Amino acid sequence: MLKRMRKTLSSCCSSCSRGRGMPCCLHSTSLTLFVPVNNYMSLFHSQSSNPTKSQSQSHIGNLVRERDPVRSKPKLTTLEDALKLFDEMLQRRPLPSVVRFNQILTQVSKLKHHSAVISLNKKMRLVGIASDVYSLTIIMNCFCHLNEMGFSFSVLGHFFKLGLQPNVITFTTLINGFVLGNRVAEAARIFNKMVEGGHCKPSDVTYNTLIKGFCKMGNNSAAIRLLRKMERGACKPDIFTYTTIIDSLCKDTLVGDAMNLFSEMISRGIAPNVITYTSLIDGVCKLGKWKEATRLLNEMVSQNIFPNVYTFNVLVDSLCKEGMVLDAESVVQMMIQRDVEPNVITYSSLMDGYCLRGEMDEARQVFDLMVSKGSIANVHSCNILINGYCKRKKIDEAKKVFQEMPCLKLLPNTVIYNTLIDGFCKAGRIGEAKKLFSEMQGCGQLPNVQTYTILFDGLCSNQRLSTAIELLKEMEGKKMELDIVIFTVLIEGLCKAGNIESAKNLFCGLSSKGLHPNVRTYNVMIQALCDEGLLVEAKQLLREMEERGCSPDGWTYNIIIRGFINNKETSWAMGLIQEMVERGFSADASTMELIIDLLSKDKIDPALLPLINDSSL
DNA sequence: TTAGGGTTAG
Repeated sequence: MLKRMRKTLSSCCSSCSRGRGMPCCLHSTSLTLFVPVNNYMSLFHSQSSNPTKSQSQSHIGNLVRERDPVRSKPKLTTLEDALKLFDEMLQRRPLPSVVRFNQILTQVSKLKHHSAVISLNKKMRLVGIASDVYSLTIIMNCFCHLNEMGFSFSVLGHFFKLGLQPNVITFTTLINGFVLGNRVAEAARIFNKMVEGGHCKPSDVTYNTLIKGFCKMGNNSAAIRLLRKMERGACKPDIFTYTTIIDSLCKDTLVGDAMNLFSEMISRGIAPNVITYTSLIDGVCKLGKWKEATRLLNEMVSQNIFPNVYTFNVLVDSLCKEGMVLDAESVVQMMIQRDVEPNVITYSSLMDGYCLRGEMDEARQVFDLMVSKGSIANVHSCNILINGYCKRKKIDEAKKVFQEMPCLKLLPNTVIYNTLIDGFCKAGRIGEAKKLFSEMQGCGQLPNVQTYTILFDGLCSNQRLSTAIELLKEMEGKKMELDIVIFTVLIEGLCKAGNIESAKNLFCGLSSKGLHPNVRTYNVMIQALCDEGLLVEAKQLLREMEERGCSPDGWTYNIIIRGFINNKETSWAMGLIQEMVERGFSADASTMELIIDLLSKDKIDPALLPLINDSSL
């Protein structure tokens, strides 16, 4: 659910960093001028400064050739064109109608220049063009997209002030605004008021908007309840309604439920499209059900619904994540044969697949192929390759990709620097990591909390604890929020430096800082306790983490089992092996080595071995 | 002759 929300979180305008609902300087200016202009003034203005037609047309210049853009419906592709036309319209006398201006606002809004729409509307009102229901709805929609719901509501006030009646589109716009800001409860409240009020009933768009909101929050049951309500009422569910819910169910791995809804949709006479199939294929692929994916592919093609670049990318990505890169390559061949052009996502998935397998030459070849296909490489695709090299300790190769980025007209961002700094730290080349840390700031790429954590970890792991503490002070000086991740790194650093008492004190003091240890924090502490031979305390901590709602993971069990075996507590270790397997985790290579060693010395019950093998297969 | 939603991939 969080992943979905993160993907869709919309930021406020880039010119300010204030929180949601807090008006920023830019928008408050827009709002103060958001008042109707005196009608007499506008009449006077338009009469007194009315230029002749020929004067007015000379301003339009090249725009006027065959059709007058002021009089015909504009088709604008850039903000610049829109602003130009808007200014031309303001010169016209008599002034064009509000309808013409609304058309421009719509186009600019579609180009996602929402702040610009608000400024244009302000100008309109300054020359005396009164807003109508359409313009107010456009403005409201723009405030919604800027995540300025306070201002969006204030537009509602203007409706009443101007004697205008908000309609179903106005309320749907508001509902969508709350959905965009992940405030679905408030969206649902408006919806319910519409239903209860009776005079402004929700439309199919209203239903679909709220359903999308519920799905975004992972509330599939609420989405389905609304679908059922649609079936009973006048607004019947359509392809969007079903596909939105099917996609959401698939994302939650509820593929069975998604398939049932899919059948239901077809039985109601609604034909699926490529998007419905892509969502389903994504769902089955993520569960590794390749046969089912193939069946769905064949089914869609038999109905003349052809897979597109999204569909193929779903297949390529899933295969790569499962390590089946050669199969993924075959899919890419298939898409090329079908005239579907692989894009940066296709190549990135392939590179990621090769990187996971440590096949770096192949990953590099894919990168070069992508670059040779034109300039489709982006910063993210570079990061995949850089990260792949770093993880395999091929830091010089990683640096080479980094140096190639300017030739590809790509500017390395904070993520790229973080990856490289981590690579240098892990390779023990702290000096170069620190150099990059300064370099990025010189290039205007500000280090974030992750950057500091990476460097801090590097310093701790390379026995530079005092420099690390200085870095921590720098973070505090910059008022950066010190989270559990950085404290875990510090605890680990103290443990590795043999200062376990300080580590324990820091661990115990976490709650006073309002922080909760995560599974990694516990693992670090358990590892340290085992290393010190403090096995009773280690086992106590294992139980304690569970009581505090933090479930141990595979790492926790492997750490503690190794600790017990190394400290010759074989029978305790055996009990924990059983517990680990029962919970669906398995022994990793180094734990397995210890177990096999014990077996060879006849110190472990051989009955446990198949148990471990089965789970690790 | 103008306004809202519209679903899929790293």
